[in-house]
Amino acid sequence: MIRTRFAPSPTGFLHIGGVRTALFSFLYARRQQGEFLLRIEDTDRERSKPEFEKDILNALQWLGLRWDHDVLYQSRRLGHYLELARDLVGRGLAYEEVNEGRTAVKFRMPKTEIVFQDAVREEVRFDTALFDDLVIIKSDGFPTFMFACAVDDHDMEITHVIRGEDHLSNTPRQILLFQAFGWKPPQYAHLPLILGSDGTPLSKRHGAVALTAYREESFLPEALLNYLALLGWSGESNQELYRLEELVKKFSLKRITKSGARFDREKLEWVNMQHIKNLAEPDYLAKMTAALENESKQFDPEVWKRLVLLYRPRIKTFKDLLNQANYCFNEIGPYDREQINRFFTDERLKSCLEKWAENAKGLPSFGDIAQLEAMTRNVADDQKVEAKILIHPLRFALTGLTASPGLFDLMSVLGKEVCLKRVGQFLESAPAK
RNA sequence: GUCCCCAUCGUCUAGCCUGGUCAGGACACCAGAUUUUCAUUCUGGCAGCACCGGUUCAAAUCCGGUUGGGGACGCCA
Repeated sequence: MIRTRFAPSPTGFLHIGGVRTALFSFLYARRQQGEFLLRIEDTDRERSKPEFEKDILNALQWLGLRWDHDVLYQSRRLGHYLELARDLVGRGLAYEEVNEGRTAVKFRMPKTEIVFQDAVREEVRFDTALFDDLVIIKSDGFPTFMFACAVDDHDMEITHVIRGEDHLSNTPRQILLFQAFGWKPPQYAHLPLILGSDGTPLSKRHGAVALTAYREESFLPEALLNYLALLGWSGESNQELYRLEELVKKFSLKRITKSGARFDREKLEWVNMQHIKNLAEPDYLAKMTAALENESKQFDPEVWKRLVLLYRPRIKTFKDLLNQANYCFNEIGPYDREQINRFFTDERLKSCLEKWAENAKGLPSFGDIAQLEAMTRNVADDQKVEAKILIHPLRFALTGLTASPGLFDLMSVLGKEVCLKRVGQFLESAPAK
């Protein structure tokens, strides 16, 4: 059976690169009906922190990358590593070295050539004569990454190690360790690195690198996974939008790219927008409401639903609604002077708006969109102006913006009271004659 | 510095293995259509095989080199 693993060290929050590594390992295991295991590499006593471990586990769960079996913690297997290290020492393949009174165990580097088939890069070869002896047990009694990783990949019966290209030159050393124990090394697949938008290694200065940042921004987990899958992998068709189950069906190691890929937030946003549009309506409503829990409470459920549906084709993320429809959640500030003056250069506008307000007051409510439209168009007709002469200033009066969803839908969301108030304020802001 | 990996539109990529199809798709951008505006949607457009040499009737594709980018050289992982 195929077995893959994701083996993060809890020395930082789960980042974008880690998510993709986990994703590819998950996809391959699921595709082959194998198992995807999780191992926490907490052998750095100084830097490992429980909150990071918690973050990683939470993040994987949120993403829907479920692992099989129990999580393996390296810090709980210290005795085992020590035992294996002693075995190597006993066979003369490793030795103890005392440095400033502290004893570490080092692996004697065999001088040979290591050739292995990487699933992504094909044949890779290293001359190990260029490598130094390797510390396998640190003087604090903890194993090094190199040692614990090899031992656990064997013990967990991992068949495919899928990890970042930054581990490529660790691989020959780990293969040597496998050989020292007479174990069969797993297959390796080294993924290209994810770079920042400028092509340099991804770091904080490129913006958000922690997964939680995207979660907080209300990106959909499936969209994130979809986008990340596209960074270094492509299917056989031109399809670019995938649900997780589809990725599982179509994933293959052979179609992984060799070169580093730049993270492009704009495309991520586009993918997220597509996923939002593909959500079933009740699902969309539920997720949107959960993402904007506090804001949604300020609205009548029916009105909230109308608002949220209005913005469905326009938002890049759920929380994007807050930016785009700010006028629904907050008072609008003073109107832009220049814009106001432009609208009121048309002499007829003032009387039109006054007439509109008068008619609007007569309406029992703003619940009927068709009625609002008819009423507004009638006012324009009566005043002998084109409808847009009235519509554009009304939009601006109600939103403070020159672009928005349909004006009449919007009126019904804001409600009679708010609309009349804002139109009143707008009229008061009109330049004096 | 030493070793390893990589190189197609601005970006993500297909094509390369098994040379010969106008180098295909997507994001972004531009234009048009639709719309009360914007967004969505639809249509069209711009734009690329890093460079040099070799093999061949023929090279994005095979080989070598150059340049460029990345990674690794920790008692970090």
